Amino acid sequence: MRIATWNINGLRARLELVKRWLIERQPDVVGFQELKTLTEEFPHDAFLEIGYHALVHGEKAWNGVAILTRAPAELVQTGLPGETGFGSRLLTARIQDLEFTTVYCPNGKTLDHADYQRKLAWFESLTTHWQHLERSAAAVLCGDFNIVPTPLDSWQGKKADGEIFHTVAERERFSALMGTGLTDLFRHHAPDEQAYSWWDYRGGAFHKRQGLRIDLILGTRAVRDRLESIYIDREYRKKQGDLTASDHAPVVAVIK
DNA sequence: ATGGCTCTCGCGGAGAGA
Repeated sequence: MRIATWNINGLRARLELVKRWLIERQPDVVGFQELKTLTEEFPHDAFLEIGYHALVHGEKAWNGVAILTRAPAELVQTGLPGETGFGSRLLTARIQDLEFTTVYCPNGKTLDHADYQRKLAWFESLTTHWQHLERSAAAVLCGDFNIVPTPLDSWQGKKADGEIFHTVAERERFSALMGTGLTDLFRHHAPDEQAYSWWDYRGGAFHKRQGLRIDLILGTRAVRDRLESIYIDREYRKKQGDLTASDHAPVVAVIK
């Protein structure tokens, strides 16, 4: 079973590239973030034509998450309880024995912005919510976390410590979430590999290998024990003809 | 380095992203 996460930075701007990726990579379950599309304007037909059903939690212009699956999935949760006023950022589906959640975590903007404190609170709500779920089950929590877990996950290494995405407070919230019994599947599979999932559009950051690893697939023990491989799909960070790329690459995990 | 690209809204320029 192939599962994936991808912040696509606008579904309308990315539709043709996303379809190409689905056809080429053939994932079984995918979480998308940053749809920037209303739920009722989601192009279900375009995905059904290539064999994917979608559950959608959209919003006008901003945020928005979706889960695509080969077979129709059961909707479990729409929105993070207690935080629904902070954008459409969480969606959970059940696919056979797998509980699959995708999140678009808040950015926070700057350390002195009100959204930074809201970001920290949002993560606390996420951890509380996650604790209420049945943990012995196979569950995945994937998406754009907007936190760089460790210096190894930043092109600047320790030099970025203290900056937004790299603060002690953010990493404490992330550690608390992981403490509910989750494993960062990429880091589990490649403990020492410096790899990124996001690169700034500007200044040739992608080609200069100046990125951050903020797009993660987290799994419970049951999922971790079934992990076969996981990779960051850098090919789809590249422009393809006249199709522009997202500033994030997809992350794909293969589960036995 | 002080947002150097890209997206959206909506029709001009601004806000947001990370």
